[in-house]
Amino acid sequence: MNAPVSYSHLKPRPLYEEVAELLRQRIFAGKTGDLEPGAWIDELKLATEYGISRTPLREAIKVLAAEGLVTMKMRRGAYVTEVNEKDLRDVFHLMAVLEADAASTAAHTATDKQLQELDALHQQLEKAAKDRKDHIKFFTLNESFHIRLLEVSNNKWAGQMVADLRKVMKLNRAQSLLKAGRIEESLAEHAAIMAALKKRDAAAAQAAMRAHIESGLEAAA
Amino acid sequence: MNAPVSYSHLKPRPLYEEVAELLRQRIFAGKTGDLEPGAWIDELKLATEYGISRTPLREAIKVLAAEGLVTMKMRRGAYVTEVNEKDLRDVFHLMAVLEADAASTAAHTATDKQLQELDALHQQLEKAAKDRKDHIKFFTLNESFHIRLLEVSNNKWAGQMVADLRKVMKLNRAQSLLKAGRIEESLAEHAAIMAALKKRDAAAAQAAMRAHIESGLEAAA
DNA sequence: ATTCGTAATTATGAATTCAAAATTCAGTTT
DNA sequence: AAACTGAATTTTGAATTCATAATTACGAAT
Repeated sequence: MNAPVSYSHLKPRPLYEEVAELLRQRIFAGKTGDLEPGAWIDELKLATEYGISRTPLREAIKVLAAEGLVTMKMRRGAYVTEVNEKDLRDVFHLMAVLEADAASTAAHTATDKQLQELDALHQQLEKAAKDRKDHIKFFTLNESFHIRLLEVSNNKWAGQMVADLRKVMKLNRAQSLLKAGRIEESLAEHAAIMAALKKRDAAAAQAAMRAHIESGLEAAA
Repeated sequence: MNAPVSYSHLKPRPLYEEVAELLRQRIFAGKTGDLEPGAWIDELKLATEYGISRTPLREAIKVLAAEGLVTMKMRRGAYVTEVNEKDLRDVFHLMAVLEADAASTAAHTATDKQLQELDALHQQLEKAAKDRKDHIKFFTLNESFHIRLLEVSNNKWAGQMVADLRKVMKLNRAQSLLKAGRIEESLAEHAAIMAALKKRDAAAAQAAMRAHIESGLEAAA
């Protein structure tokens, strides 16, 4: 019989992914930390800071570049991407198109169990909204709802794309997504989406999701 | 006055991008060359072959991984992505959704000059179709038409996404896209798209593009 | 002969080293 | 004082080296 050994040292994922996640956090922190949009990424400084070599750090930077979070300039290093007004509109528009399509698909293909799951998430959202506090929790749950719907629509490529778009979106004005007044509005829109899904009305679900995300843009811009 | 010097030695882009492009070609070659779907990517062999070190080669592989062309397995290296039937359907569906939306947008926003450009491409396509030979040319022009329309719709994020999807699509059955009979059908569909664009009818352009890409799936599957 | 265990080999992940380009800084000239 | 030149420094891009995990090969035991 084997003694109970710890497997925690078995790094579950490569260092560069670990580092990529750390960098993402710092980038999303925005003007709070360093690494605000437009900032130059000092490879040596960061590698030293994390106690690693430049190699995995550069690999992490390339991952972020593929996601659109950083922009590489030939022979001048990497910079945190700056998104302007139009970029933001374009990203929102694409999210609206992709998520609306996902909602439409889900209305057709979701199992009753999956709809119940989504409904449970929606309930939690309403609860979190009632307990005024905890904006973070509302934001997290909201994201879960959208991600779960994408999963239910069962197109991994769409899921990946929306995830990347969401990251770019977070580069700027992430906080305005849950401005005071928006919470009630957002809840009502979610309710409309859920209602359409339960009625298995694909067109309605699609329209409701589109409206939901587009009103999110208005709040952000 | 300066003498006319050659700037060709000024490498316009980094080595890892150069290598990424070479690898893409080999992957798209499919069963013709090595690097067919599912194949393990031998870093050492390829680096030696190209006369470079593993470092830029690994960077190139990470770029391809972000595009979905290769899949990384922890501690077991990189493999050329295998796409199954469902993956292919999902990718086509997304291309349909994204390009249809682009067509809809273009119907609203394209300048007359841009519509003329698209029409010129379409004319070239018809010409290439008449001169039976030259399937490659037809394929290239067809791609140009779609890419140009995306550019006209003026959403760089959508352009990037569709470009990535197109790469994944090319992993398998790329050739079936221009099977004999499909060429005439495809031309007629393009004509419908152009007609809708010229009439500035967004809904019709959207529907025509969706139908076009979905019939492309039928041909491929 | 098959299976289990261990040694040798191979390949990956990461650190280090090296070369070349870009930037900064100092010094000189106008 | 401003602008130009060229050396020193910094920083990127790439090669090489090193450590460890995974695979294979080999041999012993059942």
